Amino acid sequence: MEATPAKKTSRIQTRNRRRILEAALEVFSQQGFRGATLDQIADAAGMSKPNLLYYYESKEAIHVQLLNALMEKWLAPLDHLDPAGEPLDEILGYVRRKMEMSRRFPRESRLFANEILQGAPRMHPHLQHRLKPLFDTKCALLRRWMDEGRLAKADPAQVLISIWALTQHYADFDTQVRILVPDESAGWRAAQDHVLTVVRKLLTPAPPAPAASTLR
Amino acid sequence: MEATPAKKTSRIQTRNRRRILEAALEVFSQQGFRGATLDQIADAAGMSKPNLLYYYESKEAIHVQLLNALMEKWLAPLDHLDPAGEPLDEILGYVRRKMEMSRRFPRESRLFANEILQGAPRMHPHLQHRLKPLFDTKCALLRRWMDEGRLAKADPAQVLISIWALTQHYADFDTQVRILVPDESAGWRAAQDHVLTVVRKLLTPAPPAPAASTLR
DNA sequence: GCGATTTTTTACCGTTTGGTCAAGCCACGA
DNA sequence: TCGTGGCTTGACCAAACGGTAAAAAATCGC
Repeated sequence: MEATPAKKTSRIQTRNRRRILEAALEVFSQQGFRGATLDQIADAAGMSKPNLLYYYESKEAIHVQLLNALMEKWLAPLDHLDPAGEPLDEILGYVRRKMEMSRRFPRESRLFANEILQGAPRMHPHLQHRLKPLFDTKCALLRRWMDEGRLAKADPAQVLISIWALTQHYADFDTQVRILVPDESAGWRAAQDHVLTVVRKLLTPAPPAPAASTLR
Repeated sequence: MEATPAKKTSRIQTRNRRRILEAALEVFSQQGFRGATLDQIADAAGMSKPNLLYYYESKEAIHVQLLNALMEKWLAPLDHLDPAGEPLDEILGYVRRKMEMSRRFPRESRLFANEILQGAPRMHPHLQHRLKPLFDTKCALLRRWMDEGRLAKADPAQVLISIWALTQHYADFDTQVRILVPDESAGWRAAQDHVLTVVRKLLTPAPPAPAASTLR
């Protein structure tokens, strides 16, 4: 209720903030928090270090800002799992979205990986209060689908975790993957097809079993 | 051919070197290379920083030593894939060994993850000259098994990569997993069973198809 | 017990780091 | 045209960093 608190973000402000976040994402995702330096970020953003600190009060503030934005982006695909849809299609669509994110936003994935690797010192609350509830909701949905026989039975939590493991691996371990599978162009296509196959084989429900044919 | 080059490692030397590596593993795996400090490592090893540098000439030397030892440990399970064994059993055994390693040596896994995340600046040669050939050999083995109809057809490289993704995830993203699946004791059992199921479903070959029953 | 060698410590060095400050620049409205 | 206020910069700082030198302490062979 202050009387017109202040003039809001000017054009130059938004531009520079965006530049800084872009540069910081580049540096943090590759070097981790402590490995990154303000000079590196300022350099990548094309401005001086004091100027950078004019827009963000500290190195940590930049990092936190990135992680906050990341969390929303990261949760979105999972949120789109539609309870009214065809179970297997919904899940395969989710896998496709996650693979797409690994391909298009590998830096975000590595930023996240770095944070978790270090014990999520800054993201722990987010994980507990935003990710966990959503995770539980979707686990319940998966369990319902399984109980209805529309998905093969499995531990829903483990299913989601393995989807994350499979999809994010291609971004986080990109260096290793590139060494082992040097195929540039076809690599992502092969990866996506493979992960989709894995999840399909895992979750495709057994046919309604018309007679006694399963045993031998 | 020097005349009696030097007295070899004394008892106190081996003890202190071991302490240092143990401490460094703890710190590096959690903080990454640049995030770790010599003071932290020295502290964790229970000795002074100069004393630490008496045993290893630099921070990088410690890191390299750890990575070298790690590579051997990491390759061993894959090397044990027996071409003469029953394909599915061999692979499931390999998965079991990898899960066991994630459970017993999460710090090693995270050390590796950190290194790869940062583009493998120190491990790149190792990956290319030790991991890659072994990887290719085992891919060929998998392909042979698939051609013989003893494993379901799939891209062998992607199969190995996804096994790594699934198993290492439980060590590298332990923080996240613990938040989502707080179950302490049963957690690892559930995880192992799940991963084994995923791989089994992926690679179990279709039955010999006695007649025309697959199509409805 | 004693000399020689290995191990440990104290004190220190140059550099890098995150961050500050005061002054300068520049766009823009009056 | 000239202020005025947001934007930018060079110079600087204290702390933390990786690493060194030399002397003290502990250990070992004898």
